[in-house]
Amino acid sequence: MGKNLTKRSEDYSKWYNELVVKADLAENSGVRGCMVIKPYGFAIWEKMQAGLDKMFKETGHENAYFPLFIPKSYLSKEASHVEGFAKECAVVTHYRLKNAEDGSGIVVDPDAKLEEELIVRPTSETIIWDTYRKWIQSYRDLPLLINQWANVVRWEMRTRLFLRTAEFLWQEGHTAHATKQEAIDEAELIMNVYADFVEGQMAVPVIKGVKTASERFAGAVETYCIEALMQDGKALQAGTSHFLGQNFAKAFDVKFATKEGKQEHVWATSWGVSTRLMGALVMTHSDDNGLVLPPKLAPIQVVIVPIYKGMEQLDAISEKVAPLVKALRDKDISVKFDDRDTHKPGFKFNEYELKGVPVRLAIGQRDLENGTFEVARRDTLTKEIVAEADVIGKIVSLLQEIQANIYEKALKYRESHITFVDSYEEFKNVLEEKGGFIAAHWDGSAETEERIKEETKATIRCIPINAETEQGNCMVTGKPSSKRVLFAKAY
RNA sequence: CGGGAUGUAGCGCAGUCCGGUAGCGUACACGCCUGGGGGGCGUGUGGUCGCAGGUUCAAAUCCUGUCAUCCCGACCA
Repeated sequence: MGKNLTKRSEDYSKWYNELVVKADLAENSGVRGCMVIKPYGFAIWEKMQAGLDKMFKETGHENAYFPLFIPKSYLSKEASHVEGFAKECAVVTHYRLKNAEDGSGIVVDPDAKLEEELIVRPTSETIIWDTYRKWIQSYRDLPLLINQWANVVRWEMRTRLFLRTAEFLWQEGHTAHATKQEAIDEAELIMNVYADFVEGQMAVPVIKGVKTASERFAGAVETYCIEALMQDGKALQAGTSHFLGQNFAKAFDVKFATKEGKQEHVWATSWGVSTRLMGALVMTHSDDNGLVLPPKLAPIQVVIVPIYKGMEQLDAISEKVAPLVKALRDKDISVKFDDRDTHKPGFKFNEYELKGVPVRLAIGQRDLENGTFEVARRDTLTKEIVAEADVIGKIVSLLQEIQANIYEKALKYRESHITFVDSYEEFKNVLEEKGGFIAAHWDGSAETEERIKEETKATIRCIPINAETEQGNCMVTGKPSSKRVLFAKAY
């Protein structure tokens, strides 16, 4: 089992890369830093999209689509925004190719230089706010609650499948509000939507918090985030929701008339989650045998593997399985009956384990005679024999159990990897020997934060929303602090 | 952009030092046997050895250049 997969304990990073490729989620492409998302991986992403999209709509948001290209001048309108993204932008400078005169192939036509270069969006605030200026005149036009599903490009130096790719898929919400409080409420609402989705559907526990000034989104006044912990003790930022203040409204001159007839700049938020969530999903639950998927997001929830000699036996099994498949589908459970004669049962067992299918049924001659199925669950790798009459009930309850169990398991791991420390020495020890989140006092200064990052590579992942007030002293400088913040090494 | 390495069959690699016309595993195709945890045997398909020059009777191998990728740094909502 899992013979061909590197073990997590040997090389976690290698395990992850191999798993993503071998489970058919994605692979590297001919384009540096860009991945191909394969059908199985994309099916999971589609389920995530569907779940999130529903939640966005339930909270009053609508989808729209804005251009891939952003005129260079737009990007520079919000000073800190451009500073944050300038170093990783792909730029379109020409619009035409031609045959090289020396016959060496196709070259960029120097005569087709763009007057103003176009940036391939690293995020869409600027193009969207340029548009919002035209859409918003009155308080009656607010709030404006828009989301888009899109791809963006950030020219990252070092990429990894799903976790950091040069091009990635995401959704980005961009909202405009009449008051500061309304915008803050929106940013917090979305943080909670994200947390509900990630915990409820992905079964990945997260910590809600706000970012420190230095970790904030370029152009934001406040960045809310959800942070997850991976099995190797490193943190992964799973989603962010930004309160943008009036920064973009001012940069793009988006004003509205209040009830009183005064002109005011609107208040903004933006928020996003990306295909990076796929990485979080893989790294949170999977094991040395392959993927472990939460039933709510598994493209195949139940697989049925026939065990037979000769076509007569397969026919008998197929006949037995057909009504079961239909009954499960009627309950909206996705089932695959794998009657391929080209692979043996043992091969299929391993394959579906690798791909993280939550529940596997096997049925052979023995079961036909006894009126049973062998039911195996992916999370615990245990099997049991279940009577035909009970099998549907068993599957339904197993799917719920697995969803709950993998969440509990991940939560337990995370809870046991939040360590409270009060000295810098202890901090370094825990960071090196145990990993995970470290809750410590910090004096609130960017200098101290920077120093810790340089010396230990750990960053402040967030100031937890629910952190209790507790008088203490910064572990580095000894200055007073009123609550603990969470440090970790991060992806 | 600095330091290191690698480009040979779809994938993973050997062969390079010491030049002689390309091999192993796997995958793929076909046949038979097999079938309750990645099966066995046999036959077969598939490669301008990253690219461009050069040396040589002869280059995967030696020389020069070039491109790409990976790793370590720097960088990174």
